[in-house]
Amino acid sequence: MKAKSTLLTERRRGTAAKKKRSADRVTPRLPHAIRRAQILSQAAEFFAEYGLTAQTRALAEVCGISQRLLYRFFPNKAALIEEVYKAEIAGPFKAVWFADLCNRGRPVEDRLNVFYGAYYDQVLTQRWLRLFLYASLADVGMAPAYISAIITHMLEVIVQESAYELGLALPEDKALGHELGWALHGAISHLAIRRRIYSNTNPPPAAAVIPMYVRVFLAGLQGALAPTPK
Amino acid sequence: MKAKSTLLTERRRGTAAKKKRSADRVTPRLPHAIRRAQILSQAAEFFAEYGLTAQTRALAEVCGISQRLLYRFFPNKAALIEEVYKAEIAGPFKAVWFADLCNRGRPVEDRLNVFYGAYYDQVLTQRWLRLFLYASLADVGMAPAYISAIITHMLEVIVQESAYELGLALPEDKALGHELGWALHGAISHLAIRRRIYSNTNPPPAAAVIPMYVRVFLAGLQGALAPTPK
DNA sequence: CCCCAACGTCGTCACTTGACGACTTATTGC
DNA sequence: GCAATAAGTCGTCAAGTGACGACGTTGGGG
Repeated sequence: MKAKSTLLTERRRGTAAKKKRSADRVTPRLPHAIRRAQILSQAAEFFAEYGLTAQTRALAEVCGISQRLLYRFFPNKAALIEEVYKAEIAGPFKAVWFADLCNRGRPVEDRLNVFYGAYYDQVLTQRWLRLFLYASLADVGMAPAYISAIITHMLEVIVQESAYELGLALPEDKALGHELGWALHGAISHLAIRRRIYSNTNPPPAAAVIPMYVRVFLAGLQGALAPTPK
Repeated sequence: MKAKSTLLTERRRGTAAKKKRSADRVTPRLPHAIRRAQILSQAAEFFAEYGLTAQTRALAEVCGISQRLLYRFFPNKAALIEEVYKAEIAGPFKAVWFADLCNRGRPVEDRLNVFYGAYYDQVLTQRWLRLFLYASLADVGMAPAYISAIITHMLEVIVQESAYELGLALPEDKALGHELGWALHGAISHLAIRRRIYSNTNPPPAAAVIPMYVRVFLAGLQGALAPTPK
């Protein structure tokens, strides 16, 4: 993440680059779908870095195309951002699979370690976090229902599996059960935010911290919940 | 948090308001310091809501003054934001006092409940969170050292007090001890983010969730750390 | 071979936006 | 009262900005 110096003015850095195009590097012609995909990919990176208010001209520049071309693919900036959001925020969640979380052949601690190791690496990336935070702050009401449904389900599985293995009774109130799951999920999400949004100098590696959180969480459940009545 | 509809274009809503000024409500004249304070206060609310890229004209409008007047108090927008940051982000931390955290006359669970109850209500406000996130995303490198020093100290106290009361040995690695504290601190911070940034429909009240997290944390320490050698 | 449809750019419009010189108006000390 | 001083506004400049009509360019099918 480069220092954005002014950033409030958000000056484009094109001034120096001039337009040496047409001389040294003509834009290669690509079929519609390819170019569109390329734009979406770069747009994700771009908006994650500079925020959703960053300019289309600067985006076009990093894509190596004219600004006008963006409007051949998306009717306006908002639609472009919407597509980016769908692909980059909602998308990664499809990859998350819970199958292994329910595999009672392995200790729940292992399952959680593996799951959150992957979740931290594959979902809570810097790009994902930045886009998600920018979108949340702008309260673009984009598909929160979809994501929150998945997470809720995830938390339910995690809490149930943990309670099952430890022989513990979950709270009556289902919502309170979710909040219990959030104790771990929130700690790990916040770990990702600390590491990837706030700049943290030389911290212990996440691979060491996550298992610690899992241990504390499981031991915490054991100490804080009553055993299964039987 | 009102829906910001377009937001990407961030159109000012002044269009309808017209300039009925000078007829119905002349700006009262205020001494320099007063007006300055008033601007800072409104600016905090304003930038927290619309982000650091929001326009000075719109800010002036909510302040009920001309845009030009802003420049009598601050040389430029960046300086204004800097002042807001100092007052609203760094400021609240001065109020946080650790005295009670070290009061061994009371159980550490009580101390943590009280402390984090107050922290959640007084520091992790919506305004604070939004400003902090906007500033972090923009990686305005503003005074992170100051805040992170305070938090580090806070975590140290919390972990030490907890370990002391429970008769537990902390990890050799000091940084790992901090991460342990972050398990609770992060869970609560993330709770605040969920409640106040992401919109969460009808969740259990924080006053019920925080003590639960504290319980899980303390029980977790007990289960995850070795007892004091001696 | 050639032509036309898809790919891509130029230039521009209307509006925004940070910044500020020049000006007007209210207090206040004498 | 009355000037000096501070509070406040008007209007404008220059650089952005989203959007788009009109125009160039290229490659593959008839």
